[in-house]
Amino acid sequence: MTSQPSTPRSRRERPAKSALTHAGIVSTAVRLMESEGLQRVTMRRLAQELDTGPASLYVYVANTAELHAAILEALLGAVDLAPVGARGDWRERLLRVLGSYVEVLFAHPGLARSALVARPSGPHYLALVEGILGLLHEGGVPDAQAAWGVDVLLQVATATAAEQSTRAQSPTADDEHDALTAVLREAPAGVYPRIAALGDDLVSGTPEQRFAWIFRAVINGTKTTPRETS
Amino acid sequence: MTSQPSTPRSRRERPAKSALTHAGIVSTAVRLMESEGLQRVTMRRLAQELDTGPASLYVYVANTAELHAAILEALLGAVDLAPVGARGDWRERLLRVLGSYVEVLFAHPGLARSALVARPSGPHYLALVEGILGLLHEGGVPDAQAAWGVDVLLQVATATAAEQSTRAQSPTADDEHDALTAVLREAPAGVYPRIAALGDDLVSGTPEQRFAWIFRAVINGTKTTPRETS
DNA sequence: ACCTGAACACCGTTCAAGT
DNA sequence: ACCTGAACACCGTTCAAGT
Repeated sequence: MTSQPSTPRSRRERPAKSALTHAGIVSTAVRLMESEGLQRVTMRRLAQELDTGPASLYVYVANTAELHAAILEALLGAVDLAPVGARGDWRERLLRVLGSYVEVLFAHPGLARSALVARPSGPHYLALVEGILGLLHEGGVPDAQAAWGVDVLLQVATATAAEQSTRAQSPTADDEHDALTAVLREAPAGVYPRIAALGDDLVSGTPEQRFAWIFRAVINGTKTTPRETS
Repeated sequence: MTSQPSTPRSRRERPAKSALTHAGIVSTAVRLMESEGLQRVTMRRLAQELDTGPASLYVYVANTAELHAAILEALLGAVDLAPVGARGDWRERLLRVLGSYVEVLFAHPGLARSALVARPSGPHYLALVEGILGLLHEGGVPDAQAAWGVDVLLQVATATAAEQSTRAQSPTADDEHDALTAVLREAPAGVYPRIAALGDDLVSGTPEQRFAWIFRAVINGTKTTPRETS
């Protein structure tokens, strides 16, 4: 935030206006997201940050979705693929990798939702896929099942993070969740016997407890479900 | 589209401007979505359709997300909860219910994506939850696992539909998918040994085949994974 | 080749004012 | 109570024109 003595006449308190590049745009976008949230990372707002007009960005980025995917790819560098305390079996370590992924998404509201739509395809994403495949292999999961299972695991992790972060983000979303909870609790037993029978169990547990069970269930299903139908 | 003889001086070829109600707004929204797609169901466009200003809608609908959730709830009436040819076991019937749900979402691009964020809580949604719980109960899935499993099943079904319909909708999304496919195929074996080992298997199968396996895997995981950690 | 001004065609949401 | 005109504060994307 201090002015640069080497460029005395810069009009703004910004690093000298660097040439526009894909990398420069993405790193500015990440900074902007960190400070103002993904919802402010628009082509117009980002262009303003880079001291140019929105049209200039289209030379490097095809559209807003691609921009958001590039941000996610950059953030994925923070996923811990080999947790230090990882002395448990493969299942335990896989749980931690997925947990680390969810944490990264959860730390940036909005990112998970965009990740459900536009998946990245950079080296960090590949490393995450490779890490998961390695653990499934170590666990003796047949290749064909691991190949499809990695997708499900990432999908569930992403969707779970999206749901949680949407709720954490907006008080309206929280109200909606409370409404759903109330509706489930009050469902008449005559029309909805199973909902009534399960009662609070449908909405029980902390997010962490639900995460842990969900991941274990999907990992188990992946390991035990053959690809060919019997 | 014909003029109404009983209301000779109506200025437009619309059914007489009915009083604004929640139900009327939602049914107009559904019609609008069916004809122009969810992306056109905006507060402004919908108000125009109802011959009023956008501000008027806020008396009945809190925001755009809630409007989209109400549309989904209405559409959920089309889910087949007791497939006619359903003579298979509980697993087979559950697969069909989930398949019907995916079809409904898939028929309306954009809806699945919004469903990941704003879940409805009306009678159609409850009936779907009840139907799934009933089948899990029939299959001997312990209550505690069924209670959490229903959420995972719906989440996976929704996320799967969202991914597919995003791709079917926009050619850009399809390009991105091709890009990811190419990246996976070309991943160097030195850095990504498991990705290289699995090769085309990572992206193999039709959407239907992947759906079928994914649902079976999640159903199996739900049935076999106890809620308490060992 | 790269960059951009200006325009096109939209958005959600609020609020003071009307009936 | 219900409805609305008008405004506030934005959007994505394109394209002809400039350097």
